[in-house]
Amino acid sequence: MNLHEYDKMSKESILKYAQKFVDKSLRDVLGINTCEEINKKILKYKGRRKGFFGDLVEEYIFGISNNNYAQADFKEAGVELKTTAIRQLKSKKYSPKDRLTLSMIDYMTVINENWETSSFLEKNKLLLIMFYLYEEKQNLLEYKFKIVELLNLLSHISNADLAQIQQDWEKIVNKIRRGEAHLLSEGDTLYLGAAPKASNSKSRRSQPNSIIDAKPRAFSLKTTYLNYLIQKFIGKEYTYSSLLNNKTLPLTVEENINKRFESYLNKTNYEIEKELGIEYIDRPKNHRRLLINKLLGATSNKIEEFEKANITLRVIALEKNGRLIESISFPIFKYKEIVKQIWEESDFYRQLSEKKFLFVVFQKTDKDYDILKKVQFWNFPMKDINSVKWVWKETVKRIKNKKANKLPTIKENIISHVRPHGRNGEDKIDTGYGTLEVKKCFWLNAKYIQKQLEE
DNA sequence: GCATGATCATGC
DNA sequence: GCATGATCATGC
Repeated sequence: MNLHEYDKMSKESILKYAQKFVDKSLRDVLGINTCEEINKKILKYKGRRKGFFGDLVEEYIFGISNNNYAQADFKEAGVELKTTAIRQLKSKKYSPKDRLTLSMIDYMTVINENWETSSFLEKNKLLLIMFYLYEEKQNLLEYKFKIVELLNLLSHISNADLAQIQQDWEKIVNKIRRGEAHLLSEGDTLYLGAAPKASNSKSRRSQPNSIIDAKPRAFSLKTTYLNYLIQKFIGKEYTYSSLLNNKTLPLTVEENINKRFESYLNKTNYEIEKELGIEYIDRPKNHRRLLINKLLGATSNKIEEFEKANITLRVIALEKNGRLIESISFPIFKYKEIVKQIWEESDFYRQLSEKKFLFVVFQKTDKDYDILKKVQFWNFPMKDINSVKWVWKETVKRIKNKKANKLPTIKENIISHVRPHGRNGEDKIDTGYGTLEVKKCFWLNAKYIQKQLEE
């Protein structure tokens, strides 16, 4: 392998060169002495430096020194280099380990930009992405590159995706303009997110129009959107139903949804079923969900745009008196694993900060029909995060104190609680201290969700 | 009416 | 076989 032999003026040459490293690791291509030199650096940083692998690739594979300023890595060709980790699932499918971090958000200057001439587009419109297979506790030198592709944000993705990314960018920038950079959350947006990017959880930056300092953040492609790109790169396009099956509807997701529901709101489920051509002899239990699927033009519970944007659709049936009585569950946690996590990197924190919900609200009546009341996107507001942090920390503390049977109840916190969620009372897992306990998960309290729906 | 624990239906 | 979404059962 001849290193550094490419034309840095030409994106084709850069790509062709980079693709030679597919199925190879740094150790495969660098000499013994160089590997020794890198090993010394690894020891020095003890794995504490994020982005270290990317720096190594820039330096040793491409022979460019790493830079922090807002200019592309391959300046002349306008190409930005990204190295990012993928995992291989049991099903052999590749999936991204993380979001793909793009450029840092400069809160002070971004508010004066517009999309077409934004520094975001300037820096990220052409990305050379090198996906490598990550395995825990493996030496960086052994990571093997698996997929190497050039991604042109302006021409390689669909018009709808680009329109959505533009809308996401504008949503983020508008929030900063309002002096709310400290309230940014990845759940605010769909494909492009404002991801936290700090050397430590304490670091803060000043923002315009507010005296409150905000976490440093970078524009990033969400994990779920990156997953879609990966499948596309390896030739496996998503086959789920798309919201764009009807060409007269808007390109961006929220507008598309609002438009679809417009004419059905305040109608009964029977009326809507009739309009959509649904007829039952025996009404199935999930009839509300089936109605919504049909309304969205979906043939299963999965919808392309929702998968890409990490949106979960929840059908809510309010009681006759308007009360919401059921809380909302999150995935089961494993006692042995949650005690090893830290809050900012915990599953629950990630779910709250990255996920978006689409609530479709029905109201039950005295009769045997429901009324479709409203459709609302919702993501967890970051101003409430400290309350949930308490619940999470308390949960971890109690498990560590061998009290997995006494986790925070709904009375202990107004936003969240812990409750069983197994198949039945016998569906138990290891507590990590020699006993078994029924599977449990975090829930968002029904009352809290109801308040959110009313706001 | 609500807290709490439990379980069902469905589909991946 | 299991996670997920949705709902039920019981008792205070």
